Amino acid sequence: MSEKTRGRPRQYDREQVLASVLSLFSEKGYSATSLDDISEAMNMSRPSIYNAFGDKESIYLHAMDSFRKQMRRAVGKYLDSEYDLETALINTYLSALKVYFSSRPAQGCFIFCTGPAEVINQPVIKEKISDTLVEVDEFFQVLFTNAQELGDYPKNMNASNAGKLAQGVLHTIAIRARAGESQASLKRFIEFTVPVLCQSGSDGKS
Amino acid sequence: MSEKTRGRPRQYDREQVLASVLSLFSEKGYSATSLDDISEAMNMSRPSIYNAFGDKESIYLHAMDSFRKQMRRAVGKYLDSEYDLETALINTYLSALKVYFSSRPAQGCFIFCTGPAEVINQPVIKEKISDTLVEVDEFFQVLFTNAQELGDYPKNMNASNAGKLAQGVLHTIAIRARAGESQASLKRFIEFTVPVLCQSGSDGKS
DNA sequence: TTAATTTTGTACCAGTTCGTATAATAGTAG
DNA sequence: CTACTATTATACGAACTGGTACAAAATTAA
Repeated sequence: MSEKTRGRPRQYDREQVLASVLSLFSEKGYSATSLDDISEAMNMSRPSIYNAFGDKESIYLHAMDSFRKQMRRAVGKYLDSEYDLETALINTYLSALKVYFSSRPAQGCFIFCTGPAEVINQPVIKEKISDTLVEVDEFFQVLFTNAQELGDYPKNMNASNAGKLAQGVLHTIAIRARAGESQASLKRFIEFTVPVLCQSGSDGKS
Repeated sequence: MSEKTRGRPRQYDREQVLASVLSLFSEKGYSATSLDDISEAMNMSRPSIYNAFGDKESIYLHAMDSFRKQMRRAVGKYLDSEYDLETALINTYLSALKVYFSSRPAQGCFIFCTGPAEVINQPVIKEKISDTLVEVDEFFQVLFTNAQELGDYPKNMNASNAGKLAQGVLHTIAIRARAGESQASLKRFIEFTVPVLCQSGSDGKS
């Protein structure tokens, strides 16, 4: 790794400062976060930040990418066909919940809780959010099409829309977590919801 | 109406300027909107605004109330029992969609697209959002319990969680509209989703 | 008219905003 | 050592921020 490059060596770790700024943006949102805040959180001077990540919008976009990576690491494995549909969905939601509640107070999904506010006047952020929606839709769609092939989900159902609904559950959980709803309550909600999504009969215990 | 009051008469119409500032906040979000923006949109001087609505946070809260009123007017009628569950749900979602797409570009739900970003550092906004979640949950819950009494929805299902899922559909539609997804696409999504929510068999045409 | 009351318009404040010009620093290459 | 390169630190500036003091304006009450 440690390739020798010319010039003064960096004093910051890229992943680490990205995690810091992600946490900061997640708390305050894009517009309410100042470069002074960012500078302090990253422990980097303003020019260094600009040199490394560009302007404020660009820093935010990097934070979005960082968050997406984090989520992929958390739920990517449920694409493996060793999990049946219900298990994959439940595990995905519970993993997301863990991220959404990973700081106090719970901050929900960084992207879908802080991003949409900026969308109208920041086309690049809009693009990135739209891109994220597509990726997550496809993630869930794969779960449903796989299940269809295994006979675990009706073949006459539209897997694309099923995937969108499944992501919708993620959105509402994210918002509710950030608004103060308890993790226990959201777990009960997930247990109710997954069978509905799977069309696996009206069990409806909870 | 026109009660004679002492002092210089107002030059603004309360509902009208609230509509203006709602539109403004909906576009830019809370933090990115300045008092100068607000002053221009309302066509009122800063001191007049402060006198009428209080500080910036308070103006935002008034805008939230205004939006909630608008939504109640749009969908309140579907609580009447003359509508069956599926019809009530579909109509509710389509009415919401109309609001979400009422300006170009579509801005989705003012509250759930611009509010969550501010929640962590603005307890009053958090409270108001939480309050809105409860109200909308209860709206949908009533639809499901009414349907249960009429035999249109399985009695062993938890109407409270069903209502939460139904609101979740609203959240994802709001975000997607703001991110640029087309109204037609979201209508197809709604047509797919409502039967799933209603547990009314895997029809699954679309 | 005169006093009282309410809204409006001007002007201002101290603090903050994002971004950058400039120079110092710390390393490699020859 | 000297040149070269990349990062860091200091400091600044012009624009904007939310909020308010003050006085002028427009009405009612007496």
